[in-house]
Amino acid sequence: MRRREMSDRQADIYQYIVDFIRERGISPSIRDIQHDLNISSTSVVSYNLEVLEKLGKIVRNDKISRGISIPGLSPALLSQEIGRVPLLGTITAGSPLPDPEEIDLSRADQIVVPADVVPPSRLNGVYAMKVRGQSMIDALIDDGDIVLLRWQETAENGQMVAAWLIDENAVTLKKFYREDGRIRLQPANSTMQPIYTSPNNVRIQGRVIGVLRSLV
Amino acid sequence: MRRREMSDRQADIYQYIVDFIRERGISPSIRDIQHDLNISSTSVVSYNLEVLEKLGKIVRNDKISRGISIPGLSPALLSQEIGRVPLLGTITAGSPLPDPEEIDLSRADQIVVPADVVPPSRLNGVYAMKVRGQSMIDALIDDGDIVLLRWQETAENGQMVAAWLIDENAVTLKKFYREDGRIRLQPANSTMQPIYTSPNNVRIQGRVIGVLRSLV
DNA sequence: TACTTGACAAAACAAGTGTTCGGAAGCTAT
DNA sequence: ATAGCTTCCGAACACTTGTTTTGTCAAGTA
Repeated sequence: MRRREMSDRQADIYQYIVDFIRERGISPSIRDIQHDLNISSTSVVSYNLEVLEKLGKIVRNDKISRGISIPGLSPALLSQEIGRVPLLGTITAGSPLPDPEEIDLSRADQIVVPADVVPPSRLNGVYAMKVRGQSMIDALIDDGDIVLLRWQETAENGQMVAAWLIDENAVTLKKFYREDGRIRLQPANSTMQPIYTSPNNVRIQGRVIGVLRSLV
Repeated sequence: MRRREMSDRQADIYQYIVDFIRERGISPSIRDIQHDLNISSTSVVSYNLEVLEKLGKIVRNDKISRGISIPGLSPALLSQEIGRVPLLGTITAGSPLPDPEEIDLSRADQIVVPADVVPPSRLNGVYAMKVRGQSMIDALIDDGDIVLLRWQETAENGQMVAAWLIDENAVTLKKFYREDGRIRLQPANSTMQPIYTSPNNVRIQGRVIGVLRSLV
C-alpha cells in the first residue's frame, strides 16, 4: 500500500503549486514547476504529480494545459469557502436587537465567515453582532465575542436563540424550550439555572448559529 | 474612444469563462470557448478576448495556455482579508498536543481564519485544533469548537493557555498564573474553582488566541 | 464614391505543454 | 546478494493552444 505522506519533493511541488495559484490565479505548467524547482526532467514532475493526485492533494484535468487545481484553493471553491455577513453593532443585555429589516445592509461593516463555522450556502439572513458584557457567559459567550445570528421570530425546542425579555428589558442568549404554557430559557452551561417566563414576555430576535472569539 | 459595454458575444464569452473557472477551477482555452459557444474561428475569440481585456473584465497572461483570469475571482485579492492555519487534529483531555516542530504544516488541512479573529499578520506559528468533549467548558469552550493556538512554551500571567498536566495526563485550557512557587490555572468562568499545581507538573503547549464555534 | 472601422472567417504557424519509454540509481525485504 | 519497488533521468513524441496572416463583409463617414 502506498504511504499517506508526501515526500520532500512532493511537498515542495505542492507548495509551489499553491503559491503559484495564489499569486497568479492560474495553475503552473509542468515545465514551470520543473524550472523553478530545479528538477531535471518533466517526467519527474509528472511522476510526482501522479502521486500527489493519488494522495488527493491535487486534482488534475487530464491532458489539458495547466490543468492542476487544488481542492479548497481553486478560485472556484474559494468563493464558496468563505462568506460575508453584516456586522450590525453591539448586543448588550438590556437593549433589544435592531430589526434587520430596518438596517441598511450596504453600510454595515462586513465580517468574513469561514465555511467551517457557517457554510456560505446557509448564510442568507445571517448577521453578526459584537457582544458587550458578560451577561451571556453562561451560554459560553464572553465579552468581545462576535455572534452570528440568523433572523427568525420563532424557534424549535433546544435551539440557541437571542431572546428579548420584555418586562425585564433584557436580551439574553439561551436555549429555547416551550413547555406547557410557559417558556424555559436554559443556559448552555448545565450548572446554571434556567429562566421560566410567559410566552407573551419573550420575543425571539434570531437564532445563534456561530461564535467567533478573538483573544489576541 | 472604445465603448465601455460588452457586445452580446463578449458577454457570452465572459460568462462562459466565469462559469468554466467556477466549475473546473482552471481557465478555458480559446478553443474551449470557440467550440462550446459555436464560434467559427479561434481568431474571433482572440479578438473578443482582446476587447474584454481592454474593458478590464478579464486579465490575460500573455502567451501561456489557459492564461485567462478574472479579477475578483482571484485568490490573491482575498488573501489579505483572511489567513489560513493548519488544522492539526483533535484536542481531547488526556492526550497532549503534538509538537508543532514535528508537524509538516504543508500537509495538514487548512482552515480559514477571518481577520476579525486573528489578523493575518499575526498568524505565524498559529495552528488550530478541534475540541472534543466538554472538559474545557469552564473556559467557555464547548465540544466541537475550533481553537486557534499560538505555539509557545511559556506564558504571562493571565493568558489563556493549553496546559498539559503531566501527572494527571490531561490537557486543559485555563488562564495561567504563576504564584510564589506554584501554578494557578484559573477557569475563565469565575464560578469555577482554580487548579493549583507545581510548575514541574505543567507543560504549556500554546496560547489560545481564538475560538470558532459553529452551531448550525 | 472612397476610406475607415468593427466584427468575423479560415487556415497555417509557432510555441507551449503533457506523456511516454528505456534505462539507471537507490532502497527494502527476503 | 537478488528481486522487486520507488524514484529519477533524458530525450523524443504528440497533442494542445495562442498567435498571426490574409480576406470578407457590413456599417458608418467624409
